[in-house]
Amino acid sequence: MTALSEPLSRKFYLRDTLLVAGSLLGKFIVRRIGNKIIRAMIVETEAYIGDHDPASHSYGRVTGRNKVMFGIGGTAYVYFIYGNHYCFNAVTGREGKGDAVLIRGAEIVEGSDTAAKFRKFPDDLHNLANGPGKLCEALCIDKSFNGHDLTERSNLFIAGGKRIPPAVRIQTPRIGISKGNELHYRFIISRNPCITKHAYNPVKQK
DNA sequence: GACAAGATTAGCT
DNA sequence: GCTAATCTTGTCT
Repeated sequence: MTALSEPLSRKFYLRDTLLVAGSLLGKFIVRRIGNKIIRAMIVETEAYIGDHDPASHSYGRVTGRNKVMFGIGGTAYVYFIYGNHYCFNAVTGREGKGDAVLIRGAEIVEGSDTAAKFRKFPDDLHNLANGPGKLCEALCIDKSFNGHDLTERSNLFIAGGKRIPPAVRIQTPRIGISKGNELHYRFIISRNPCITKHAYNPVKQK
């Protein structure tokens, strides 16, 4: 295994949440299923800050669902939404903060045939994981990974990847939320074909 | 126990 | 652009 396949350290996740959200662009999600490996480069993330962000699940108080978000940085937070989809987050910051980064989209760089098999609908390479629900489907991530440690080499972790120059990192308002729209906590790699729709023209978004 | 809302997606108009 | 599908969670009674 090369250095690229080493999991990111705990220290990486303990930094400021917005910094982590931006730094995760270009990193690789490594998913091992049996003897198959899927690697996906993260191209789109969103930050959720517990203490002042009304859109965050951890806004307010600790409940059964959001308690994982209050764990230590480097933990996976997976939840089920709309009766159909899972969303995959990486918890950031220290224990008790309630911060996390939602992984919204990724580009499959290895094992795309395996990933395609997990998708309910056939799709081309660039549409396999361009959205939080689709990403979890393609990487076969479900609730069993809620609370999973992402800093250890296992069936699921995030590894170091390309360094993305600040010039192609764009910060925009988040998508699909009804509260906290004014916070520009969404990070994308400019002009990447695997980001969700409307992403090419962030200026036009409300 | 009942009810409404939700960090989505695909398909149809 | 609009809506159904579908179910977990939190809140209220």
